[in-house]
Amino acid sequence: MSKPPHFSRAPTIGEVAQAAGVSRATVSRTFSQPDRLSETTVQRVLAAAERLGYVPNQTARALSTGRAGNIALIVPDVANPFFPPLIRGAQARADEAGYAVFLGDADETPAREDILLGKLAAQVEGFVLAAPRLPEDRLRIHAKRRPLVLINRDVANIPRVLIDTAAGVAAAIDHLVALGHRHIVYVSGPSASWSNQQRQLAAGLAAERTGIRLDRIATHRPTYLAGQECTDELLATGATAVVAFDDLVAQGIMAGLASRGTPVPASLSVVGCDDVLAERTYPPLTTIAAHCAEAGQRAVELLLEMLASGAPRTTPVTIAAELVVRATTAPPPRAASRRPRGGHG
Amino acid sequence: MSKPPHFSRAPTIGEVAQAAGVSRATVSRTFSQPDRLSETTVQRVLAAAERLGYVPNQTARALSTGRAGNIALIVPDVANPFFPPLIRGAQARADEAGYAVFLGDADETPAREDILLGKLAAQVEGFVLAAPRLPEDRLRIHAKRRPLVLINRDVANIPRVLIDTAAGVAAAIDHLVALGHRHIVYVSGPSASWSNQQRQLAAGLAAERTGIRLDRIATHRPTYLAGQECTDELLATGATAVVAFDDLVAQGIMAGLASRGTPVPASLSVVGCDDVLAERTYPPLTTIAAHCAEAGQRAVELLLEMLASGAPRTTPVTIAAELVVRATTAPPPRAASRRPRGGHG
DNA sequence: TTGTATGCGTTATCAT
DNA sequence: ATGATAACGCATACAA
Repeated sequence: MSKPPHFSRAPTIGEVAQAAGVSRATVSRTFSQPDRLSETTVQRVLAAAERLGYVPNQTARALSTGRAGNIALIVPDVANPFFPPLIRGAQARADEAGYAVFLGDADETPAREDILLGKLAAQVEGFVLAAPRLPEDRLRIHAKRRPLVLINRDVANIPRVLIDTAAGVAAAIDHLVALGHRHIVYVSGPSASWSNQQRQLAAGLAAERTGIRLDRIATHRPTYLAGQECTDELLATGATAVVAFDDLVAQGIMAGLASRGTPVPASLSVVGCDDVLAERTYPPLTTIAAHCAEAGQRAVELLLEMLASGAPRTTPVTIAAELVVRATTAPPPRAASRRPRGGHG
Repeated sequence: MSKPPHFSRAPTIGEVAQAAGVSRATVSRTFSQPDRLSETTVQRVLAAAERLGYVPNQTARALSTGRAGNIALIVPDVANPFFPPLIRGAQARADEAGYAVFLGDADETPAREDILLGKLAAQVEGFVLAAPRLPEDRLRIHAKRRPLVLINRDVANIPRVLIDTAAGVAAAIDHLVALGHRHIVYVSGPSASWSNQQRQLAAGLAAERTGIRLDRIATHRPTYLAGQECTDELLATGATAVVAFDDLVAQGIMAGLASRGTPVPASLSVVGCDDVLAERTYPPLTTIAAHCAEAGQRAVELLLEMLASGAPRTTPVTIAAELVVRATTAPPPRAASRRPRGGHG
């Protein structure tokens, strides 16, 4: 009850009612359903409200209706370049619909996702969880409480938008094979990540289908540093091309290669994923465009849909991710693993 | 009263009270002032809460106390690499203090800053505005309504944290001069930006002090592309070193130079600013560490301070930004006469 | 079309 | 140390 001092208390609905000579309900309706009221009373109430400087109290309204006009977006790490565009897309769409957005940074920690979900639940009409690491059962519990949309996490019956980078990875392998590569390395991301699982699987299948050799190098975390650090291991495989889990790792690999005097793409071809900083590398990185901004946008749209209909959409929304060929892929070096000589040499 | 269907209601304080065999007041105290309660009851209540999955309803709490428990952070562009670390820092600090944060993306538009300020005001105890472009008078109006902290905008009497990159820029010039450079270019950012004004001024003064020649190239917007596009103009000056407005521009310049076969730092030294992606470039970029995460953190601290004391702090908080020498600066090429025209000594 | 009465979940005041 | 209960400001069944 103790309001902050030094600031004049805002007028309440009651005071406006009294000033306008109507009931509080009428004042309430003036702001929520004016059409249910006579034109004259609406005007009278509005005038009184104006005079007193009345503005509906959002908090009280939220408590009463359960509708806060807010949504929450929770991401594992704001600073990971994958998320800012996604945040931006979500933000923009929410804003269009008149929603304000809470941003939660889970700090890559499932437990923190859980806490944020709990703390924000009351102030929010729904959630968008980007690449959550939370166990499926927890996810389901939260999804029961509040409308909830996942991004890049595939849990049956809970609304989700999935970026189909798998097809892009397959396309990347095909692209490399077409260039003449026969030995490729996939540098993986977190094994718990849905995205990584998809990409790794797709790479394996594509390799099998095209009959080339595919090695795999694991990174603990998908960072620039991790990419840099796996360079030696990568070179040791003797592969002529590498597909990295994401652009960040690819960028690290490129730096590692550069510092070892291995030219890209002359000696080694590099493919990234996500297209979040690919056009800012030198040479410009061949990558898979994940359209993260669109993902954020679509996720919010899904949420708005649920909010309106009350019914969750159980089939995933898929965003196609296509290969973008830039300047880090080329035919393998002549001397290297250029195996059976078909036609051209 | 009509809650959306299909979703389970969150447990209330009353249910926890019943489950724990205490009154609602006791449950309330368990979460707000546990020290006023006996250790045993606290544990008992906590256990019951845990079991039921109870989390205090912030909205109800806000209605009762008048304190929303939220703050808003407004940035010009989430996707600009300068801001994610700042957001992260702010977020973390707010979270520690039990505050949730709204994120507003103003889309580089002053008018949108104004709108966001207005829309969020009701749900928020205070604001942090990062690098706002809003006119000073508007800023003051909003600052009158709600506690408000600025980052990288110097308006008298309104609380602000300023990243002092000026000193860093001076240090950068000194560093280059010490290496033997006598002709440097400053590639500027938006003229309306406080940061750019500081840096440009500092560069000029340092050049004057050391008696070297300083040219200036203007970029419309501080982007990778802008940096890339000014490369020819840069080379045409005949300078042996360049200080860019920020890392993004510097990275663009490095790409532009690379594609023109100009080795860095052998032919041209490059210095960035902010240190937001400097260690991810190749070669690693010499830059000025702005400590943006700390800036976000300090800004929130300032805000919390105001919230607690009720009195705004009128003197700015300054964050020192120091030069970080990495691998893009070196002595100028021997035949330092890369001048297009002869003549200058 | 408008008024009455009640509930939303919590904190704070006053007791005990 | 703990309980009972009145606000907090608004929206909505239910009446009229």
